Amino acid sequence: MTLAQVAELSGVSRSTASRVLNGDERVSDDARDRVLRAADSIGYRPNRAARSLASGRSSIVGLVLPTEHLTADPYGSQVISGVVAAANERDQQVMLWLTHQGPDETVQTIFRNGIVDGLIVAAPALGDDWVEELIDGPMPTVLIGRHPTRRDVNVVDIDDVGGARLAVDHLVGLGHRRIATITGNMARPDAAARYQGYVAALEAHGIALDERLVAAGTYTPSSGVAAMVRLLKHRPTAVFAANDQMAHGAYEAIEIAGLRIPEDVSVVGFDGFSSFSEPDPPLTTVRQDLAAIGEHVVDVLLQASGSDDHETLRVTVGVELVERSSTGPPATGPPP
Amino acid sequence: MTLAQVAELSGVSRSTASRVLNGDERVSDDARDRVLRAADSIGYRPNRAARSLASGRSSIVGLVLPTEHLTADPYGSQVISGVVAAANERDQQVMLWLTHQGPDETVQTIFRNGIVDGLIVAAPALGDDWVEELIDGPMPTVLIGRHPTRRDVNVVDIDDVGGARLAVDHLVGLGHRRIATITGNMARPDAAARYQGYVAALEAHGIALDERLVAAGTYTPSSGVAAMVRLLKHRPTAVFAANDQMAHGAYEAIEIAGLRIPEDVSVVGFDGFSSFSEPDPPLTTVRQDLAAIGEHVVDVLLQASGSDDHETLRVTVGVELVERSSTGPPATGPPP
DNA sequence: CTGAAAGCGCTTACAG
DNA sequence: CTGAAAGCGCTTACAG
Repeated sequence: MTLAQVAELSGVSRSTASRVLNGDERVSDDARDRVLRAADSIGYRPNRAARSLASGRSSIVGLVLPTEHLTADPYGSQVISGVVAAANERDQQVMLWLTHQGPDETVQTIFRNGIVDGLIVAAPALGDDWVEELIDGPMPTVLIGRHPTRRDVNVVDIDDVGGARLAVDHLVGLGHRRIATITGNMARPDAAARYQGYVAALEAHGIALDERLVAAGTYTPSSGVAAMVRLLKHRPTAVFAANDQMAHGAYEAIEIAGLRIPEDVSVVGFDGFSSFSEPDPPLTTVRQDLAAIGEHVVDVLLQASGSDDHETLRVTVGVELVERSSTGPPATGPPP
Repeated sequence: MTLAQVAELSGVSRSTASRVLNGDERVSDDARDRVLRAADSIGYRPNRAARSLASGRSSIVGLVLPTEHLTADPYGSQVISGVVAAANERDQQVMLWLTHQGPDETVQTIFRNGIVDGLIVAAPALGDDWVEELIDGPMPTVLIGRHPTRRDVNVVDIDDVGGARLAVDHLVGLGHRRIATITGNMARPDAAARYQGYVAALEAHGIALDERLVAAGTYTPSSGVAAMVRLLKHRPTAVFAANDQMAHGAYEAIEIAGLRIPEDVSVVGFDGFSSFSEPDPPLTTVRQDLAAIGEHVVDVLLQASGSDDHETLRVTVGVELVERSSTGPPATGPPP
């Protein structure tokens, strides 16, 4: 079942058959018709290896994901789903790598199997040297989420700062002034940016930053519990958690303290994708659209591997506030 | 950076260089040494497309997963992690497909891009016609989980029946007699098998099956809540949920009813992998080892695509009971 | 618009 | 143990 057979059956050369099958314009309608019909009749499926060898392109994109984002939080699932959907829509296949072997091994595996046209690397963090190796490797690379230090990399990220401001604006609009935050690990650029947005929003509203209302977590539910326990000592009326998982943890701490959501404490999260169980009450959160991110990241990669000018591409995807029932006015009302 | 360059640099033919790089025994130590050294010195990375075209094997395995298992429950994450880890250890790469485009489209995409040596298909359910198409397609296929009807397929599954029996045995051992169950969707073979194990275990202990203590769910947390609400009317002292997510739902229903776990109702789940938040109290459950499943499934696939006898392969992976704090003796003690 | 031809970078009988 | 040679199934300037 080769191109030669299709060509013979339709009475054209392999060149012409190849052109038809690749959507080349410079073919007569008649020839196109016959080739398509022939290919269809014998159920022709091109040999991708041969195509790849001859053309130098595989139509395969690599996706590299730190294993912990797949097994310890819901982020990886969403990234994978978004990237695979977008890639397939664009006639690209996805080869997946996780960092389970240890980062160095993984990088070697990826390089040794250099069949992909380009690489998508999700959630780079400070100290991830393997990310740098991939960036400086032989194939075009796009990151999902800003690199902590380097600016010469193709990136698709979300508006973390703006999202945090949305969250705080919402709380201030409800009358809150004592607004706490649970941050993520500051080695992650997104966590740092969300904190930065929190600080900026407070300042914009003329609310002084109170360091006792800032507690650091690590994006896990239990870190959210611990952080919230500490914060509650300083009587916030609302808390902005830098991700939904820590918000869920905060729920637990608030419940343990015998307080109610949102009557005693309002809670806002960040992320807005399913973690397989809906908290009670439903969480107000800042939603990032990982389907849109997947589309942009594939587009950027195709663009980067299609042209030879090495200009750095950057796309920032907007976020939106989803109001649900975990936020309301403070019990005491706004101060005068 | 081609094989020819490596050959020239080390003073052997391309044939010999190729043999060395592919681990062929029939090469002198001297030649091997020189080739390896040369390859290393120029950082040679073989062109996979060329290798694949010449050899007819790509060392790429396809993994096909219903999208809902990635976005709606934690199963897909675990499967992906297990398969990718096992594949990479065996020098195979993983190409991932989800059924998001609609099953038919996905099948076409997979067949059109026939570069993979074989296919791993996860969690087939009754009515998934696309699974049949893949099975009957041109490449070797292995399922994770039994096919509901066909027996002529390579399969790696777990001992669902035995696992359910472990769960019920454990409860009976604690003194329970009124043991309810929340089943999954019976169109799924694993759900049917877990129910079958429940029935068999009751019978083995001489406990009559009480249909009022059987409620159907769909593996989602909320279906677990609804099922448990119904079951509580009939005063079970323990419940076996066919997966952990429904067990978490059962927690909620039990809590709403003002009952305690395990004092009033013991709960056992099934699956034992993280759903990103630990329930309180920690759940006693039957653990399936998806890392082991990943290893077996890749091994079976390599075996199936390596030999030409079309004998059907089948592996069943054992499960284990993990005792935590959601189970204890019934408050009233065992009946006389 | 079309075809003959070269070439992509490997692997693998075959003969020695 | 080794090498010359054929061949894997495509794509793509090139010439017409």
